[in-house]
Amino acid sequence: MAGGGSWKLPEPRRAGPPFFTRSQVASVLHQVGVLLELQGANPFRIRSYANGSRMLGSLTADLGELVASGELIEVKGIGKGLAGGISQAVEQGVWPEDWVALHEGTPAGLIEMLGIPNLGPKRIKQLHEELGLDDVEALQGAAESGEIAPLDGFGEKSQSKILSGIELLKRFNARRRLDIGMRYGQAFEEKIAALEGVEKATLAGSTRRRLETIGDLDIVVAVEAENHDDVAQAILGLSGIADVKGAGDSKISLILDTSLFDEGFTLGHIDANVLEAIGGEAYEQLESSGTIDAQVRLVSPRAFPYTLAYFTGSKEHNIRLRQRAIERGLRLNEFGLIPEAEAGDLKGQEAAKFSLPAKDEAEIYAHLDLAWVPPALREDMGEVEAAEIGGTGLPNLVCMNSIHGALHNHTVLSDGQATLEQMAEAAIRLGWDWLGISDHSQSLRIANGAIAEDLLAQGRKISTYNAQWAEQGINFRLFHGVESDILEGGKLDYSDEVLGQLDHVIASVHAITKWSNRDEMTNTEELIKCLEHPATTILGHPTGRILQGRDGFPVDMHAVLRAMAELRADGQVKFVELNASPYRLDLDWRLCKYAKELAIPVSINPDAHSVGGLADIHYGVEVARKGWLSSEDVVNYMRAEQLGEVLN
DNA sequence: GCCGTTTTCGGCCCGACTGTTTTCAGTCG
Repeated sequence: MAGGGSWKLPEPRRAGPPFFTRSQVASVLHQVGVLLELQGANPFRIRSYANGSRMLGSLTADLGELVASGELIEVKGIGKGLAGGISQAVEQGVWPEDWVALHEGTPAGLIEMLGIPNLGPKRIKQLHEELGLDDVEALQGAAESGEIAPLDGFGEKSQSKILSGIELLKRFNARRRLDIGMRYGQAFEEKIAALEGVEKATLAGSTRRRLETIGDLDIVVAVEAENHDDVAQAILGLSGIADVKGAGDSKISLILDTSLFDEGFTLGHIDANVLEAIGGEAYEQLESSGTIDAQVRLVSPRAFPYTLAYFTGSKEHNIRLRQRAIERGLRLNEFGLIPEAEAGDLKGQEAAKFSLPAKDEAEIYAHLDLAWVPPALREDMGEVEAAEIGGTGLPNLVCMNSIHGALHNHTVLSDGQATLEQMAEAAIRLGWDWLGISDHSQSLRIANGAIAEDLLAQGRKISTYNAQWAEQGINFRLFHGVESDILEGGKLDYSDEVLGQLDHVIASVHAITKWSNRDEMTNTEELIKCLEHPATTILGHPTGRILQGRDGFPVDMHAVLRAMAELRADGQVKFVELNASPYRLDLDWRLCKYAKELAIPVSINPDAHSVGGLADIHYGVEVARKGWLSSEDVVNYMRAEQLGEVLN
């Protein structure tokens, strides 16, 4: 769930029902859940709001229709109470009183405090009630002047942990992007795996699940009991460790810094407007002196698959697996899968002696009558049902080998750093069959957008190269397109005559401020209007979000995708972009599955502004996998000939 | 607040670590 956004209840924007969209209601439920936590409400009641929000978020049916037909209550996780509140809001435009009271009665600063590590709702509540602390600034002041340590249940350590937690929150908003997590995680995993006595070391957690942002790193290490202490010592002696936060028998908590990278740490080229959104040069400074938290778990080789599965998560996926275990008279935890009848009252590792054996994760899933679920899919978004023996089956996920090219890339004609020739050579070196060139359009002055004349000249150059490659028997071709800004009223940036000469047109929103300040309905309608233009082939970075920088503009992406599906049914070529830049990863993976259901091909695009930028495609593939996409679902799998025919 | 082939009450996933305690609560994953 995106943080930072408004915690006000949305106002109804229309004259008649439905007054609110599905995404608005889902986000309100999430907020109510968090606010209830801060009130110290029943934890199970809190969970039902969180569940309700998640269920609504993954729902593809139209919420207005569900409410009108009374089917809302049929949705699993939505009972009488939630359905009543949701229906009232959707039909009458009025939020339930208790939800309003929660929003009005909770200072926004308390929500912000939840972002501080090791500080949860109970203690925030206590701090608020006993010291009257309303926001992070006040909390910091109180901690600095020593007012917190004397409180019941607090102490000197808690007080200083709060201060360092605040610092972390301010530095990184407490979460990091996937690319940062993968770089640190894979480097540390390799170092641990190379230690003597280590049987296996595997990166787990949200990084293994390829979530777009991650909290901290989890690394599970298999080691025999007799080597346990030596390995633990060896890990503590590795380079890259800035601080040791704690070390128990099974868990070591560390802070890593960039000295982990033997070859140094650089960010590479960042697109100018992206850089601006995440804090400009200050961000680059921050990241190069950055740190990341890591937990290392040492376990026996026998327990390793269970611990790996457990710490890969997600929490929701684990809960589903445990429920399946319970139905089968088994107890599932990080040590094993234990028959209740044999373990009796034994706990933890003692009980684990009775565990069913599993040499890898696949055997754990098999014990629960499931096929192995790829980590990226473990979000309780339908993967458990699909993995059931006799279920619909899990998708055969796309991989890097499926990629034969990508359509959205820039050159020096607009704001790219490499020439057309350099980009083509780089694509050939990657083993690609084709590459799409799509520089910025003329209105986007800040990115040196190309005037029609220059754009068409680029097209003639591309035709010449294509002819040469064909003559020489080289299996490579360029597609000539443009990334057209979406102008007022959903218009494209060139005349139809110019657009007609291009292979593909990527329509993207760049006037982010304007779109962010408009309501969801208007944005949705304008996007659809632009897509209805016959020349538009691809919707580029659909919401304009910059991870850790800014939220996307409000838009009902489900409705946009449905409109695209209808246009496709009429025979028009419409793809949706999954922008592979690790700063964007937009289309969100949660929507990829919906695009797939609607049979809209997803175009994974590095949006490369340099030769090196093409490599970002890798993050797009990871996220596409998370979104259930197989090779057949992505444009990049097509061979040049087939793509040429489709675009024609 | 949700749920039900133990169905309208009484459950709701489970364990480690930390810091505060003297048997445990809060937080995290």
